[in-house]
Amino acid sequence: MEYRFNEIEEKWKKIWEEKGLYKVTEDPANPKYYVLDMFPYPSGAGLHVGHPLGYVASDIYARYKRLKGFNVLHPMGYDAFGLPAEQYAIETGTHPAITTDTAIKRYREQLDKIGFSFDWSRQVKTCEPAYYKWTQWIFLKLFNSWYNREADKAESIESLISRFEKEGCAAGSPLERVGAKTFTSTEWKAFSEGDKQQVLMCYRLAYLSYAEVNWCEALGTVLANDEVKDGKSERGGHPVERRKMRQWFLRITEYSDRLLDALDKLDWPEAMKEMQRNWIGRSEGASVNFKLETSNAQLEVFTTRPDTIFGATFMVIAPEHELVEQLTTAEQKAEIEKYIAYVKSRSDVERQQEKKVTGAFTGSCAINPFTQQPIPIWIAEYVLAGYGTGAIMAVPADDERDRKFAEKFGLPIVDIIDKSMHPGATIEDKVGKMINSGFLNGMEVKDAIKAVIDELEKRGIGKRKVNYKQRDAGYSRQRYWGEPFPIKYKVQGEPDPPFAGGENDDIPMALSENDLPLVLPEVSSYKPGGDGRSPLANNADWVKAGYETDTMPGYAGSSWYFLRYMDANNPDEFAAKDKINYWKNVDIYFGGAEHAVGHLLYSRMWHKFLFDLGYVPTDEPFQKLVNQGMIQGVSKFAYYLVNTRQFVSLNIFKSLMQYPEKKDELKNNKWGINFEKLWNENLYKGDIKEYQNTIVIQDPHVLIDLVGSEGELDVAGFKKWRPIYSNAGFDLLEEGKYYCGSAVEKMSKSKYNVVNPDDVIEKHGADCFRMFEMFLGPIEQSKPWDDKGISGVSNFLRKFWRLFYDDSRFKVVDEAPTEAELKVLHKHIKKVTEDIEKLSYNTCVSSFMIATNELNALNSSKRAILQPLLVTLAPFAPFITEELWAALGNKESIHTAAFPVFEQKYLVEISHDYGVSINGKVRAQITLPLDISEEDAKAQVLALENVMKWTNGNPPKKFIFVRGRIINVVV
RNA sequence: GCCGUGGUGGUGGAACUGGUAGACACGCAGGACUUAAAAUCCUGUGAGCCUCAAAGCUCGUGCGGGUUCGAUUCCCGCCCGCGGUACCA
Repeated sequence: MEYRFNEIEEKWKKIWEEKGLYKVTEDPANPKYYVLDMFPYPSGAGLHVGHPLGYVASDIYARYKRLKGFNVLHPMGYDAFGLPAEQYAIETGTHPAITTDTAIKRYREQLDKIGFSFDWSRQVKTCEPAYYKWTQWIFLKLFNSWYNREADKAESIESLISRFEKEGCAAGSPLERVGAKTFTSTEWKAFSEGDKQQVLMCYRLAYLSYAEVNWCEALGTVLANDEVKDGKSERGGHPVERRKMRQWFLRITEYSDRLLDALDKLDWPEAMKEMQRNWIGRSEGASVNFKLETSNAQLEVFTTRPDTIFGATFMVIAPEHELVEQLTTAEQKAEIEKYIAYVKSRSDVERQQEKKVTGAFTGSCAINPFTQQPIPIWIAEYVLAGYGTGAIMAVPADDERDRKFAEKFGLPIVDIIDKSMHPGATIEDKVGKMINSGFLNGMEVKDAIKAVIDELEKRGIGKRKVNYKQRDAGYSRQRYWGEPFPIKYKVQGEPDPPFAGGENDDIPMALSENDLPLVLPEVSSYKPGGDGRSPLANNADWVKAGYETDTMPGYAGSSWYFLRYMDANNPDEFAAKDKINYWKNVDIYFGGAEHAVGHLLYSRMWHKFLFDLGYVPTDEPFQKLVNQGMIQGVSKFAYYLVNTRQFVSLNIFKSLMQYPEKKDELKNNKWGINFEKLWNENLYKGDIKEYQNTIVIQDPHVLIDLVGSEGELDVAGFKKWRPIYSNAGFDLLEEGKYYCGSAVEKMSKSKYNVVNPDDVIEKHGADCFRMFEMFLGPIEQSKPWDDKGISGVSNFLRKFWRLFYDDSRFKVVDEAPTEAELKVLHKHIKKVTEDIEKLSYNTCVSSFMIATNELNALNSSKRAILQPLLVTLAPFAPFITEELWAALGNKESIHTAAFPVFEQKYLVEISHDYGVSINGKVRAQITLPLDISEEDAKAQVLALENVMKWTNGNPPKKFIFVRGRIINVVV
């Protein structure tokens, strides 16, 4: 009987669906295991072969764990709020919900074809009110919480209020916050409700604040730091500028230390952890207060190198620093104003691209607390207002940027560290002896750092301090297609709520939990609502009711979805406590590396927050993380000469590009082309600077389907596909054929290099598709899609089928297996078990091929061999294994089988290979039993004919055992 | 620049804690079956040398050193690719 994958796949898909085979319930009798994929954003383009790579990998793991007896949670859902659907809505007027729904249906169809074992009854869609009700609910919890630094955890805001009532908030107390006022308990009680709310806003974990944000004019919205790349928006590449707006923020910085420290316990790729560490950017140092020469004010700087204070020959503050005005003297006023105007004129893009050494002198000086020398204070754009205190002490001798600055403006440079003992040492190495540094002289750098901080603290002018690069996360988006905030402001014309503030500083009131969900309303237009407001401002009723018009960012719904899967349909809680306590956290999480500092960081914070409030039993959401690589597309190009609209085949094109240099070589070319003529006719003579010696070539992408395996183009098909080229010339051919160029790029519709999994499945079957994707290479590696090798997997599946079926009959027999067959089986079980655990799926697939070939050679079709073999294949190829499992007479699905365990006795590992080398020159190997003693091994080696030959019949003088295994023989 | 990660045949990729480098697959070459093709099966396939043949030898895991009886694996110094990040004091 023939292996007909199409029929088999149809049949079993239906049966699985009917039986609800992959539905999972909490079962305390069995150990749980939670296998999660990063849920997709359902884009209109559908899936390409790259998307399922991670899903296949996780599905194999989930199926394997099930066969191993675990109760496996393996859900799937959709991250359904997002920009593309909204952009589409702006263009076409179609409601994003409709676009999203269509895309989801298509995704589901494509996913179903691949044979995943998802429990669809737990599906979540972040855009559904039943889901975002709980996103809003968590937001309210964040809003109504503060971070208690003494207990090092989040607590209800009520506990803060009662402490204010009892003790107030004294300067220097653990309750004090930078930028917030201090007060006594009596003062607190006397505050108006509005004043109190304003104070509390400095503590809430979700809070409103004016802050510089990344404003993108083109998108009409604010972007998070990680949505901005090189001064441009990640989506669309539009320019981004800084702008002050009133925004919601999450106080993620309160969690910086915990987010950082817990990384060590996580089983994540080093690169991921490193990215998070860099993002959090913890650095230890000291803050130092410098007295000013002419006033009583102080200038606070942050430095990681307080030991270099004797070399601080000038200070630099950010142009936006609050003291700039006060520090600027009358004489310098004009210059400072000119400089600030210059800085403002520089866009972020310019700042990042050309790093000029610029600055201006304020005219004021600070006093070095140790030398009492005056230090001039400058402003410069290289000091950032947002980091540290926005002011630095510049040490030109030991800081690259400070030195450049000093050199440009003729400021003194004083060496303070003698690094002569450490040639090649960099500043970061923190080595050398202090010189020219008063009481620090002669100390090693590391001792000096400690000594100087002690001294600063003693004198009360500085203290140890830790700084973070990480900022609080912007949480407002001026977009329609997102979660509405469960927040109301003061309403015009209605009586003020008890604590409404001023006109533009209305104090937000949280909705009651009972009012959730606050459903996203319809709007008359999806275009931005003006004044930087979201399209929700286009809904008059919404505005009139005083609701917040911004919506939550894309990461809101994805920061906790893994918890919702635990109890996806619960209307009363985000998930019931007993279910959370059963599933606990995600054991293994598959997803792309691009979410390293976005989703993965926010999720960790939310999870820690919910842990603090006692809603989840673990403080980390994702124990193990696996980054699957990307599958890239191979793009094809056709080249044509712009002047003549003449297409040029690849090799002719290459020759043409090197024409002037290889003039002579190309004279008598195999294509009989007159390159000189071609070159002269097509030399672009316009802008000589740019195009000198170059021919203008356009290289439009070509639909990959039109290109053969050798790169030859279907010219007729191409002309039909791109009518604008229907009259173009195709005369410059190689032996009558046009060959395309190619490049490996990200798969994308616009590059016409997308391979649709549906096509592959149609041709080779889902099992083959799954196995081939795994066979391509290690899952964490990115690689181009190349279906040349797919026949290998396809052949394997047919060979495997033939272990069970002849041309005409089912040939499995119930005879007892031979020793040889058992060895093949158990070697394979061992290999597959170990490799699945290591996620080394490509070598697993190899093991299947080897086992199949070996059994074929043994002409074996014994049930006792094939049945366990089948189970090991089940995670990889669910359809074919289900079919053959049934053919073996099993009534239940193979899903319920137990993964076989290998038996040591069948494994060939009953001996050791001993390497024998003589004086390090000759080497031989003999095989001895595992349990042999050293003496016996020596005797055996001596008996080894070769040894006696090599040593001219003299017995070796000395044997060297390495770990009881390797013998060296010294003559 | 800094951080991370990788570099192995014509190709994708294997190789346990340092122990016969190149598993498995693709491709290619030859053969069997066939009128033929497809499919299937068998053989060979890192480079070079030597031999009628069998056998044997040398070189080979980015480059240069080192440790070791023995290195793709460990150490030192470079080169290149990929990913992240960047006036972060």
